[in-house]
Amino acid sequence: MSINSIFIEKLRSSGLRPTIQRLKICEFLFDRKETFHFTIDELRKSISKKDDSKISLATIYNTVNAFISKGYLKEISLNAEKKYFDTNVSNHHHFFDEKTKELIDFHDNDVQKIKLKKNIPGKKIKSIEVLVKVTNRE
Amino acid sequence: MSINSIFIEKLRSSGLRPTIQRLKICEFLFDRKETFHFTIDELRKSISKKDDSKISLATIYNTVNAFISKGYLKEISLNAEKKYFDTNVSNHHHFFDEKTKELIDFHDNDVQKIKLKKNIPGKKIKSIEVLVKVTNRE
DNA sequence: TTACCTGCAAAGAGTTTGCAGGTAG
DNA sequence: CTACCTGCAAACTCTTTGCAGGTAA
Repeated sequence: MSINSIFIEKLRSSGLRPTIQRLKICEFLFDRKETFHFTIDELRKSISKKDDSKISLATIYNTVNAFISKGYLKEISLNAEKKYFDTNVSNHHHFFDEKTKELIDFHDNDVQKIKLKKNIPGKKIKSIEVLVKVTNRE
Repeated sequence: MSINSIFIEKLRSSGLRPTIQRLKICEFLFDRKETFHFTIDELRKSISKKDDSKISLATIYNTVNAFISKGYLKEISLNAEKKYFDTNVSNHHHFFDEKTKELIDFHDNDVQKIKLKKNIPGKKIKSIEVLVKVTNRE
């Protein structure tokens, strides 16, 4: 089974038609070993660099939003400058270099279990995520 | 010493002229017991509600940005929808209800010391913050 | 054939900025 | 008097949306 037919199946199974644009975006995002962090603009540039056919910005936005609502991507809680997305949709943590905008995953078990001593009555916890801001050593 | 002359001093000492607008914003933000979270729009609405003289939106943005660069306010790492600010500039953590947009502080010692088992060569840690997303119990 | 999708351009939301008139020191 | 500040409007950036033509099933 080719990588493409896996994506076709993935899209179909969630009610999304496997168009050329969506398949190209799937390949770009999901056909890799490491998880991938990106902004819309980085994604757009990278795709148009890879093969010079280009996908319109609106379609990229629409597709990323569709993938988020299907649970294939998630947005990272970072800052209000622009949206960052992550192909790793599990609960995990990030290092972020505010200067270089570099973003690095680290997994749930790279942090000692987080124990909250405070609770909020009437609220249920959905996720706990740690953001470690870093700079280059001098 | 009145609360106002404290703010006048605070502004002067950091090279900002104590204008009427800035003093009003100071009073609104810093003359309170609890730390305060806000968006620009909330701040604008609240101020114009309190006394019906209004401060222009540009001045509110400029003042908040000035206060951030002076270290009197900080931006909270949350999401890319809009900027959230915090009068508590120390390292601390937040609960965030994505539905109600409610934001609640919790302090460094409300969480068991966070121990990272992973490190990044060449990078120095500037801050470690935890974001706990919550929902209302059904 | 029909429902869905793409891509353009326009619209929206939030934020920043240029500039003329106003104010603190 | 001079440097700085305010407030307006315009500009900017990022994101969403309406719609006409195109495509998958």
